[in-house]
Amino acid sequence: MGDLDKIFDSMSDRSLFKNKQILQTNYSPSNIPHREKEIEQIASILAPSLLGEKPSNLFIYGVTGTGKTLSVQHVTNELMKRVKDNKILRIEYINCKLKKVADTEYRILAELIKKLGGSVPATGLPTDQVYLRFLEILENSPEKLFILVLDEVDQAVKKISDNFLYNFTRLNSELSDIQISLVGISNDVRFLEGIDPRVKSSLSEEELVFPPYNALQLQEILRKRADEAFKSKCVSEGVIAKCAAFAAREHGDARRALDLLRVAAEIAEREASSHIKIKHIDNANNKIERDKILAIIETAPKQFQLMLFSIFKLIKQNKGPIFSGDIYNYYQNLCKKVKVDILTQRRVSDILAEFDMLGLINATVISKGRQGRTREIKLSIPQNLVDKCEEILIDSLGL
DNA sequence: CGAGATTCATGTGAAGTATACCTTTAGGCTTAA
DNA sequence: AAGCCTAAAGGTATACTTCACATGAATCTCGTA
Repeated sequence: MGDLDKIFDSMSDRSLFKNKQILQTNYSPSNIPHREKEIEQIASILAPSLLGEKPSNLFIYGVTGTGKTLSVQHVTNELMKRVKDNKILRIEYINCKLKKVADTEYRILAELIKKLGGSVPATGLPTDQVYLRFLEILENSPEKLFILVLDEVDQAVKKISDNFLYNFTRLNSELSDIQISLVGISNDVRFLEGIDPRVKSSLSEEELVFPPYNALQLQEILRKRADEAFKSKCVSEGVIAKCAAFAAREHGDARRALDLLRVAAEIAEREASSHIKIKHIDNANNKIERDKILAIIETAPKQFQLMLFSIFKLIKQNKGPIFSGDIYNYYQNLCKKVKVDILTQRRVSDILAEFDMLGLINATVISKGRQGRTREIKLSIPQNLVDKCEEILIDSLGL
């Protein structure tokens, strides 16, 4: 047993982290640098709720990792602190992007009802029934105000259609004892452009734009968190700057920067290094990318995997860009071999589009004159990953 | 020779189908008094 | 009579198909110089 003690002890000695939690993406710091102005604005917009008056609907944009969610949560937390058990106000937060949780109108409502203490089945009820149930629960709750935060609404609206937002904004007219305010958060800056003007005017009574952080601001954020998260003096010079630079290149995504730092530290730890060095950042960058891709490939449905396999094989064979028609042919043969139903070209086309969205491939529609039109497809995952990916596919497809 | 029409292989949108689940409802059966 | 089970009716979501039309540059056609 003494031996184990020694191992574990040396482990904790070696650990670079004082508090790893702080670098986790869901950590909410008590102070949010460079967002003071925005937080103040959100606060002043939502402040009437403390007096039981309905605040304006608010709409917030900004690209990923600009602190939108964090700021809103910060303000709502503060609000709830002020309210205490006064029961005039209720705030719920829903992330519309979470697959299988809240990415359809039905599911959002279901999730909402669950949070309010009710329950609905995962499927089956007519949507208007779900609305009714939701209204009923709201009416029976003691609060006078309900603030609904919809994170990543753009995703939901893209999938559903904008009239579900309209439904929400109209809900107030059916409620007598309680009022609803919406706070929408969107990553897509052009989100409101393609939206029904009625919804637009009612939803964005107030608007707020979160600009991306620049490299300097990112550095400051990182440094602050690093100070709390790590034991002292284990971050080498230039590491923070490099993290910030990486993330600044990805349109100022602070979340990305923090991930980078955390993974880099994990790598350094595993290597039993006493410092986080610059090379660890590079490794971390690769690892994050790599893990993301592998996860996608591993969990993809069978048909998707067959498609991917076809793409990989063809790319290897051809050494150049390949075309959707070729992929379809290869895929058909593959299906016959594995005894799987063949999907239509139409569907395959959509699947390819999804791969493009996921960033696995890069597809461009081109016209080859008399040879018709196709998608020209290039792989956009690093070469050194392809073999590993193929391995996974062979494994999970049982080839 | 060059402008305009053709053509090909596929992209893409809309609408429909199949499947898997869900609730509600009503009828028939069992159970216990 | 109350309680329980089951099947039917009526909904939703998802993955996919069918149908029909849109694309856009290489190639063909044909009038013209």
